[in-house]
Amino acid sequence: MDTQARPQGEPGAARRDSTAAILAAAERVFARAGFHGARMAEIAAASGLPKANLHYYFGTKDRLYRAVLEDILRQWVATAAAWIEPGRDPTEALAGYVRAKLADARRRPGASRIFASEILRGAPLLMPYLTEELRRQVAEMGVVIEDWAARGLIDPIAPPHLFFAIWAMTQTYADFDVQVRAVLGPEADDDAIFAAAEATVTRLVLRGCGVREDAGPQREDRQ
Amino acid sequence: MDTQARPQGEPGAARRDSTAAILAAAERVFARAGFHGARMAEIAAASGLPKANLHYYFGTKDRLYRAVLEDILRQWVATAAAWIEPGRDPTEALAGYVRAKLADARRRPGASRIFASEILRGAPLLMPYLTEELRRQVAEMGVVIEDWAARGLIDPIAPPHLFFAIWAMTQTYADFDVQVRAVLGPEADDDAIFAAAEATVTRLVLRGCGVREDAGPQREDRQ
DNA sequence: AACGAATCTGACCGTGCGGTCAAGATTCGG
DNA sequence: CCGAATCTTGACCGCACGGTCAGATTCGTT
Repeated sequence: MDTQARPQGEPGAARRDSTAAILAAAERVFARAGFHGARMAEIAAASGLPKANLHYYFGTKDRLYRAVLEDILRQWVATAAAWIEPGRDPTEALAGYVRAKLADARRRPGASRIFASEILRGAPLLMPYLTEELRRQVAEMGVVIEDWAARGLIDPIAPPHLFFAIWAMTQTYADFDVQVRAVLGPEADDDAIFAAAEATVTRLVLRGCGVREDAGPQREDRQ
Repeated sequence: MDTQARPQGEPGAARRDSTAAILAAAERVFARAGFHGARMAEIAAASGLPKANLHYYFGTKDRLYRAVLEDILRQWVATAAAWIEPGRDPTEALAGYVRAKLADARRRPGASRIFASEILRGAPLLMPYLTEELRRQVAEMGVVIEDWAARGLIDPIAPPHLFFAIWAMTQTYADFDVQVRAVLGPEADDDAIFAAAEATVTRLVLRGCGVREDAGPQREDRQ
């Protein structure tokens, strides 16, 4: 926009501000249009900087896209697996995990959409992450699940498929929000949607795992 | 390919053969690349016909894409809602619906991916379908669910969100198959994956709804 | 103040791709 | 068997869009 907001910046401030603005704009545009559908000119306009500027900082469209993806994954990985840990009570852990994923879907839907769109393309860039980091993480969390089952806290279940189910159910509220809203009609507001989503998904997961529901989630009032 | 396969065709046979080949090829290419990522030349190559031929039959890329989408929706709608019907037993109906959706995801993953990619784009073309046909269908199926609940056959649940969950869990095996395979590793074959998927999803849905599981699915052996 | 480095920007370029076209080949109706 | 309609092509076009560049402007340092 205009320069007056940065009268005397610390060194490298311009770089930081510009790249942040570009990344934010790129995340929005890539989320709605996908990699191929997104236009560099559109991202430039959305970030309030001239197109040549994007190339100054990121070189090519492909590199900008990778930067966005990495930014997303960084946060993704950081918050994941904080819930499914050995010490926890299964009910609390599973409900907490679902709640965290839903909150993420609501707060940063673009990230989920970019991830989805990348997997739809065959995950050309994410493949290493999927086969290594994610696979290892699922294996670790699977041990926890199986331990709970061995101790009789939940019924035996195929851990990876349980996670596929949880991811699918939660991310659908980010990726397919258009469909959700179309089906629910215009009178459904965000709060109502996500409250009902949390109640439903939590119930399917907890009951599906066969945990005792006595110490269940605080409230499951709204239908 | 070569002409010898059609020595004496009935009228319009060429049109039917060519359009069918083009539609099939287009579905494959659009599924992996999305609308913007797909190249007309690629579809042409995949269909074994020269590019100009696609334009002869479909005019523009956009119209070809619409044709593919309509083809998908036609079959989609036809098979849906055959399961969630008033007369049925909830266990049988829900398990059957899940099984049908999973079979669809396995048999025609491209269709599911194109649908997903279209919704990710904001559903520019599908919006009428979503707000009218699908919305009405969900409302009808919701009545059935609520009727089951009223008769004490299942617990009360928010019907639309139940369907969102079922769609998400089943379609994830088509849309995100790359992720599924990456996480499960190379030793997991199709049969094993879908058997475990069916067992897991069915369990979450049936228990989530609180139906008695006596007459449950035939087998749930494999992990 | 002054000079080099970093940042910014409008104007420009090459090409990949959707779409066209006109001429040739095949099929169809009578 | 002939003329008309349908179908099949390779060659070609225009332009949208990713990327470049050189000159202007601002920043950081002494």
